[in-house]
Amino acid sequence: MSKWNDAVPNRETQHELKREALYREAAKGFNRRGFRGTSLADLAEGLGITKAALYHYVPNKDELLFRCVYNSTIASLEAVEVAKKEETTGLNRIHRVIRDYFCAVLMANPPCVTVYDEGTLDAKNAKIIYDRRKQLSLSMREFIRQGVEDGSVIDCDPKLATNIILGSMNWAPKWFRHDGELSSEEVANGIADMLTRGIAAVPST
Amino acid sequence: MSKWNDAVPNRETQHELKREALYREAAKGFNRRGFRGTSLADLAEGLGITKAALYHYVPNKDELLFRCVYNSTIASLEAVEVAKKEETTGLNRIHRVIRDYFCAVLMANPPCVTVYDEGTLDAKNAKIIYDRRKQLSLSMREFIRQGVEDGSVIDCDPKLATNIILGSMNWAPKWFRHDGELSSEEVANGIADMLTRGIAAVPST
DNA sequence: TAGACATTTGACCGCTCGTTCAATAACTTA
DNA sequence: TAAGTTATTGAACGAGCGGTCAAATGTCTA
Repeated sequence: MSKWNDAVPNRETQHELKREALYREAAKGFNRRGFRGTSLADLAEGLGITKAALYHYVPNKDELLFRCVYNSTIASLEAVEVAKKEETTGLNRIHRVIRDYFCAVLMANPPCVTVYDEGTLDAKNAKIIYDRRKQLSLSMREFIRQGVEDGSVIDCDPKLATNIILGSMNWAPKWFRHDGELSSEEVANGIADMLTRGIAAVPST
Repeated sequence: MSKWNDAVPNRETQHELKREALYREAAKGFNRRGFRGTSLADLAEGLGITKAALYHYVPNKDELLFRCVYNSTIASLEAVEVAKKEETTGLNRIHRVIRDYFCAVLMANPPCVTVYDEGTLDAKNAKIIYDRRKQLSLSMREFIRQGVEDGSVIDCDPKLATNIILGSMNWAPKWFRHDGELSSEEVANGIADMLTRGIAAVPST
């Protein structure tokens, strides 16, 4: 059965590895040039195969975008759950969410896409993403409200503050480069520090 | 010559009014659904005319995007010039730029587009926009450095801070609605307050 | 080696979109 | 009213894209 001491992955595993490579390539393209600006021929060329071969690993182009966007919502909602479990101030919870979500998106494992144009996902999938993003937004607002109550957050409009924070986060994949001066952890911490400081009742120096 | 006491604009003016309406419609579409997600047929339908008629007011689709993006760089660089002339702290200058730029973009007069995918502008126009955005970015970093020196800004990475601020600003047209609870001035002030607070040496309460 | 199965390919289809153009309509002026 | 100019239209084009399919190639097992 097992040859080469399992040094070479079996067929099934190879199939999975190829699919993952495809999703990585897709996320890279979608983040950089947008969904409509990235053709399947582009992806195929980047992977050194032909367009038609892609369809053995994914049903259609829409699914590529949906999964990548969905992955980002998984990261964000997991960050929210972790923050909820912590016994700490509302401000620290916000900080936690920003940092964890960011790390996940920038590490791109699994591949994440945060920016996509309205109308690129079909109604059913758009609804799923919308609901999950709404959930994130509402949780963040709730953390801010908690922070205002426990005195860690300055009195502010939770909705506006959340929009500012999420905007800054969603935009990051546009300028972040893995070969840049700062690592993804440094950037994630820097952003979390600055954004929470913007709503903190007391400056954390 | 002049009939109706000039109550009705002449042909030339009408032509200009129509062109402006076209640019407004284009900016609205590009901001909401993206450049590639907005067809000329969409714009024509929104204006109640046919696709072919558009070409009497604009040479091609690319020009529509370019002008809208260029308009946003005009607003931002004008804000920078105003801030430079003020005798004040680096922090206040940052605040000023954020607020003024924001107001201009949200008021959409002239129509502005801040978000567009890589590869949608041809090389020549992309270079023009890139250079002007770089200029904005460098000016903001300089203001931050000034702020650190004059003690109004906390010690931070100017490049990272600028990216966070610009990200948050570029994203705003995606969630801002003119029929929402807050006016564009309120939003602009709120964002400027929160973002500058994030790098302020002393909280402004 | 033969057969079964997975993978990849090139050619092709249908559709959308930006753009062009000749023809028509609307308006202005003489 | 006639002529000239501007505005608008419907039809058509060529290119690019997502997706399909039968055929060819490669890979594993009996």
